[in-house]
Amino acid sequence: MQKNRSKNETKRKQILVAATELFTEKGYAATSMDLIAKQADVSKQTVYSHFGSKDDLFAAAIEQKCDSYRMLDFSLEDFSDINVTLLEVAKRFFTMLTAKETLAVHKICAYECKSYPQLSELFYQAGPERLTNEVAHLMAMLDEKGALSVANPHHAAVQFLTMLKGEAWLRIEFNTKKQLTPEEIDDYICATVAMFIRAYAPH
Amino acid sequence: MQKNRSKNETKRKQILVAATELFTEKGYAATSMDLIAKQADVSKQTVYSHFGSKDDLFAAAIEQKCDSYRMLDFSLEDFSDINVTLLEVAKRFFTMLTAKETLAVHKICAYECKSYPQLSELFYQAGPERLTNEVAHLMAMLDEKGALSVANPHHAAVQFLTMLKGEAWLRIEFNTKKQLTPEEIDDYICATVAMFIRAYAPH
DNA sequence: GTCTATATACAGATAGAC
DNA sequence: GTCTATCTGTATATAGAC
Repeated sequence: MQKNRSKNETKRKQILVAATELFTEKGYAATSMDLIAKQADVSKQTVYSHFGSKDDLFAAAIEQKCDSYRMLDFSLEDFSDINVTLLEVAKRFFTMLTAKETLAVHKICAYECKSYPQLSELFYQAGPERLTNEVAHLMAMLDEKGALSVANPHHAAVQFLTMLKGEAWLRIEFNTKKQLTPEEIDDYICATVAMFIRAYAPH
Repeated sequence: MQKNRSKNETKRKQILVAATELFTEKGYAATSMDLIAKQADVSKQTVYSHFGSKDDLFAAAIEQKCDSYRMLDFSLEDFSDINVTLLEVAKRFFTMLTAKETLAVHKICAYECKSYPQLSELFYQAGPERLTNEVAHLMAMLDEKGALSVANPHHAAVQFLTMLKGEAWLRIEFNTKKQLTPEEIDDYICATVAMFIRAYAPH
């Protein structure tokens, strides 16, 4: 029985991995159950016996991805130099944001938010909301230490994070022919951190 | 012949209107040619004789939408008060950005950018790129007049526009249950314009 | 040029053997 | 629990009458 159970879990995992990859890569409609079964190296019936329907499998795949975002930790230790601190946060944020996988989940949640409101809600909470709260917390701390003068930490966090996306993120989102070079991106991020610090410099 | 031609154009337009509405509303895959024909009040064969295939009709619909964005004009006349000027630009931008239709085209272009790269490119140029250039031009002018001190107008424009999207836009994009009230949005926009002016205040 | 009717393909989901 | 084979609906696209 334990052996069967183990085998079940293995196949279930294979299916989930294949489904996640295909859904995020090709989208919901363009991904067929046949293809998922083939890629997971199981029969289609096995897919159905594990997940019931295409809708349920889709939900399971995206939910799992959202859960994985909860693990990410942006907490810092070093607060001696505000410029260094914010630059580090900015770069971590940008790297995470532009990861191929993150972008794919972002897109599919935004696109399917009418059909699957619970999924987009989940993504929003695990991604943007959680991050904003973390950064708002950081802003409040910097205000308390006198490193910055932030009357509204939440506003500041939103401003900081949205600005960082910048042109680079938009170009990736729309897959434009021209893409920014790492140097251009770095320039922009540095300039933006500096601009943010100027705006919230203590009096 | 002129009469026939006229009739053609009328039906063609009906089809295009119906297709645009359905594609942007329901997405590419979920929109069937039968439904388009029904909503346009013509037969399916008429749809095909006018547009050849679903792909071509989709491209025609989105291209037309992108073209319509080129018409939008953000130019201003009054530059006496920098705060008033930027606030006006900010509000116009935000209103346009969160219009249901704009958002729908944005989403579908981002989602289908792998299958239809020419469409997302078109949208990017007609939307984000054009707007950024206009605002960059404005920033350069404000710098020249001494109202602001902007070393890099393009960076400043990107920062200004991306910041304005803020939490409100993300919540609309993901259709979260909680949405920001007009008052909250107004607060954020005012605070953000003020923050921007602080960051680029002349020495 | 426009319609009704049809061909063809493929998707999601199920039946039944092992 | 897993497989092969099949059912059923629906989508794109086309044929042929008017």
